[in-house]
Amino acid sequence: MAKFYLTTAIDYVNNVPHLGTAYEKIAADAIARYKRLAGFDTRFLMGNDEHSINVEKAAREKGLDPKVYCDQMAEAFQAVWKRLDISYDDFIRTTEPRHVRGVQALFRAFVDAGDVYKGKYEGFYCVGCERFYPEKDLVDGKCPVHKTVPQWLSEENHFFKLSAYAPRLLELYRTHPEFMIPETRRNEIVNVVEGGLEDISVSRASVSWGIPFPNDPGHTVYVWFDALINYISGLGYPDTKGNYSKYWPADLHVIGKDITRFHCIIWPAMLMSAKLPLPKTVLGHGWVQFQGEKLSKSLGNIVDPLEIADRWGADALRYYLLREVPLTRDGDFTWELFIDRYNADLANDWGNLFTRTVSMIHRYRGGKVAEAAPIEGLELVITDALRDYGAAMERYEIEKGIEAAWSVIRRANRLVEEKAPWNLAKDPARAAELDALLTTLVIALQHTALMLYPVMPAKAREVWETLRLKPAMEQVRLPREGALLSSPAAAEPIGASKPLFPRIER
RNA sequence: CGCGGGGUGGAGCAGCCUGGUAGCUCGUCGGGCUCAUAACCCGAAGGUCAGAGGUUCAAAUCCUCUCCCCGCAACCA
Repeated sequence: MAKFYLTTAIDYVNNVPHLGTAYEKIAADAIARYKRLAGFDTRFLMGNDEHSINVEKAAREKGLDPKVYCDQMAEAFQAVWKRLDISYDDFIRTTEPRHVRGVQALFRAFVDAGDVYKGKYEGFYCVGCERFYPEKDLVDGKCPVHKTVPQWLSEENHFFKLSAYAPRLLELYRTHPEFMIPETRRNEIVNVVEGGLEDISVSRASVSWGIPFPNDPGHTVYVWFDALINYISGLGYPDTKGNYSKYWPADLHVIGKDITRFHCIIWPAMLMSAKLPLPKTVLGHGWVQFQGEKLSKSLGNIVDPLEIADRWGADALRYYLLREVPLTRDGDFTWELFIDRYNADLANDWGNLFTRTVSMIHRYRGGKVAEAAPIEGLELVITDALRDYGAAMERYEIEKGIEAAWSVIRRANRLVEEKAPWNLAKDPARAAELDALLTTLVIALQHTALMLYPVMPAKAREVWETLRLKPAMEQVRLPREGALLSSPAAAEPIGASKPLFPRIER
């Protein structure tokens, strides 16, 4: 069985997840669920990034030991992901022994490759920002943020020979255009690398909350080097048996567009140094704004995704984000648009198709779905939709996959008007026609539930179970091209009709 | 010349790579239906595709220039 390994970025734990963080996980989850439907042996890794001075600081501000603080945050994060139905298979924390072991093993590989050397790291350091500034970024010799004179710091550090990998990286981008999507971000990275790479400092003497640097206990591993390695330590690296051999290299890293440089330059260079296979694709997604403004702490508009999920359901939030915000672009969340989409698409289209169908089967047929072939070319509509859906999802164009499912929903709703079952029901001679129509509607619902399961797992399951479809939702696989799922006819009566998405009155 | 994204009927978008009668959703207006969550279905109005020039038999689509909006350099996916 073909495998598919995907990851999201691991999250810094200085704040609880907000809408943007949730967007990334929801998108990755939809892809993971789609891959499972498509029959891949799928592994989906997420996690938390727990080192760095910022985390230590956040912990101290709360008067907590960093480890205790990270434990609490790990619980908080996972509670949010569970609530949003994120189906990760594993959750890695960078303070776990398995990760520390992986990081140290990989560093030994860098050393063996001759890519690590000791050098001097010096520059203007702003105490307020806790970071170095290049001279050109200073304003009148002062920190642009704190307007204070930075101190000249000089620190003995370990460096990684990133510069040596520029030619091989460019070769990678050239021969594997799919390594970085979307294309615009790929071009950006190519420009950066063509402009030349500098070696980077990979240890810190001043940071204690981190992974001890191999053979130099006075230093800790620079947090980015630490973080990236989660993608393989989460598979058990350096153990090359088990999950690592089964799933590495990753098929997809889903990350935010701000960290593409780490994933498309540094990460492959690290793997090249250690002579490990490279990930297939890095997808740098855009931002979700809220009411037209960037989510930011300073603007105070950090949106808690749970607020939306608690009011209208995780599936509605998932649908909105995946439908409205293509992975390749920035998008916006507004309450107005959310309510519009919810009512128009979920309540009126899909939800209504569901309730009217279930209700008619009860009213006209005592709840029994008859054995019948789909009518009026609906079979063709569905197989076309499945084909478009698969093609879109393979390209991670989830909004287009959703669109494909809607082509079936719209056609089915129209079919009800055309066939006027309320008239067929009055004429016993046309009983077969009515059966054919009702079964066709169930077939349409069956396939839309299938296609929408990655986007709205809970609601898809509700449709599935109400219609008494077999096998269980989680066991279903996409039918091969041109084929439909098995007949929805069942001996037992279907469940009661109840609104799938109650309308939001405004 | 810092980098990048974008400007398409009232709103939000697709189409642009691989030129050939401008498409979708919402909204508005008119009609139909009654199974359904006042939901569904049909029809209509509404666009000089930011502007100018160029290439071409033909440009929203390719090229050049101009204008405007928005991100990134400051926590943040």
